[in-house]
Amino acid sequence: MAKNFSTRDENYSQWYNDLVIKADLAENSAVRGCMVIKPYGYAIWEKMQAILDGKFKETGHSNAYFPLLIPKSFFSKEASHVEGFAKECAVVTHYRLKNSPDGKGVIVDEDAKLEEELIIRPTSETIIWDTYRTWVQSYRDLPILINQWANVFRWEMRTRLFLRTAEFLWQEGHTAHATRLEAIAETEQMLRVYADFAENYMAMPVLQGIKSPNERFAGAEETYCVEALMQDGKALQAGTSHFLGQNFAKAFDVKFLNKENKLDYVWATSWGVSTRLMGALVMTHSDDHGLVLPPKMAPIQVVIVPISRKPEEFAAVSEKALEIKKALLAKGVSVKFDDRDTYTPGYKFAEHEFRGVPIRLAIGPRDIQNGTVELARRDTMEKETYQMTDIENKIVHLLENIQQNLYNKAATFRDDNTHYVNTWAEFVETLDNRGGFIYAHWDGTPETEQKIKEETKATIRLIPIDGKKEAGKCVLTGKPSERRVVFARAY
RNA sequence: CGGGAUGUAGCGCAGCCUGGUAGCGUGCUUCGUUCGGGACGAAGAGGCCGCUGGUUCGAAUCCAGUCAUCCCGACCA
Repeated sequence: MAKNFSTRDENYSQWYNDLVIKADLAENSAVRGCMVIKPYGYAIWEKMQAILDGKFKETGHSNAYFPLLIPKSFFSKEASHVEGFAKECAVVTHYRLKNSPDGKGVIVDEDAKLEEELIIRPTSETIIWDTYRTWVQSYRDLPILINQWANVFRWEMRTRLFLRTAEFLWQEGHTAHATRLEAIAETEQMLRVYADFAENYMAMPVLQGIKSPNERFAGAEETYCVEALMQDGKALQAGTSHFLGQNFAKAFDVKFLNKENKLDYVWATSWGVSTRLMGALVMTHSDDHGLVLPPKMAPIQVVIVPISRKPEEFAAVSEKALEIKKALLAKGVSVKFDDRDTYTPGYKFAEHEFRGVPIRLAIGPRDIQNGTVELARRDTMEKETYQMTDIENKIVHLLENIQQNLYNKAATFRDDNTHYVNTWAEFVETLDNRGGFIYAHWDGTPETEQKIKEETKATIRLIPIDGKKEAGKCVLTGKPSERRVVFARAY
């Protein structure tokens, strides 16, 4: 198994040093559990943002922005929502500092205590629904289809780079609808958007389904999710879409007059993905040589490394490289000509490799003479000499090929690590020795789910959306079950 | 918050047991030779040894406290 697939294992420091620091992905900052996303890492996030944002617009959504600080009282309005987030909220209590009387630094000015504390948003449902109340009076005001790109903060007990940082970047969609069915359709539509993004852009196969009540979002009536399988056999929730019913509308009194002139509460959804996707990307494709980026996620798709000793050689190589670069740019391929004279070619090869650049071209005097170029693909690590003629079309084709290959590889891994088990012994054995997704019968009770979690650390990742009905017996209790659900140990 | 460990150069670490004023690898700077897979040599720069206090002629080293980080739990996108 690849050693560098993880954001933390015994090889974590290697990954951290080679990929995170050298590759400028991110590094821990002094702020507890937060991350500095360095330029290369942020470029990947920007790519994700651009694609997702385009899909949100295609499906009729607009972006907006709501405040970072939320009055504490907002949190007491939806009971289960509070319960879910109360324990991990950072609270603002004062609004001023003053010079310390002993002359050493500054202290909190107790005179500047806030009458009502403010909460740094762990998610924005409350402040958004409080705002929506004033926007909705008639069914003509619906639907409201809004997305927000923002940071949120959750005071997590334990953090992990990308997968669970205290502060993270995300998008949160919050929509309001006139009918239950319309809201459910929206919830399901956004789940499909996430699945499409994961599979067709991140080259990461996902399962789609709904969460068991235990795993449901605080305040939701139904939580849909996409789950991916990482290279160590653990599952990762990659995106969620919640049908909130009328819970938040009732809590925040968001009412409208419907076509029958009757007062009704609006139906709500919320959905989000976060910088956790960056962790998912790393952990799905990386290998012992570092990061592997699917072409559609790569800030740089092709890097050209010149090889030369003398200035006149560099001039010839450079001319050819720029020619190729221009042709590729015209095809919409992002290219970097790495003409730094401060590093040797070997160093550059290694560096672009652990940064995951899908295709590397090397051009030297030999190539100039032969009209060739050396091409190395990151996914297979294969090197081949290509004729220069029509190189841009060959590369465009190859990029598609690499994208597909990475997906296939991940899908094969996922399938190889998907197990159907029927007995408790098998269940435990599979978890301990093989990991992966386990399709098993469950009697449908939260108690059984809890017991399984306590004994094996495995949770129900999802109830498959397209799951076939199949009579069986619960893997723990032996009670009747009508369909298999997916268990796994998860991040 | 419970259990375990660790704080020494940008990064990774040794030194601590047995106190005497700090070292290795890598990285960084300069010069020269190199450049088709992380080049080599020489000369350099860089440290309130996490913080506070105590013991001592003298503390990275011993003692107490404190802060921070990491790992295992509870919590979680």
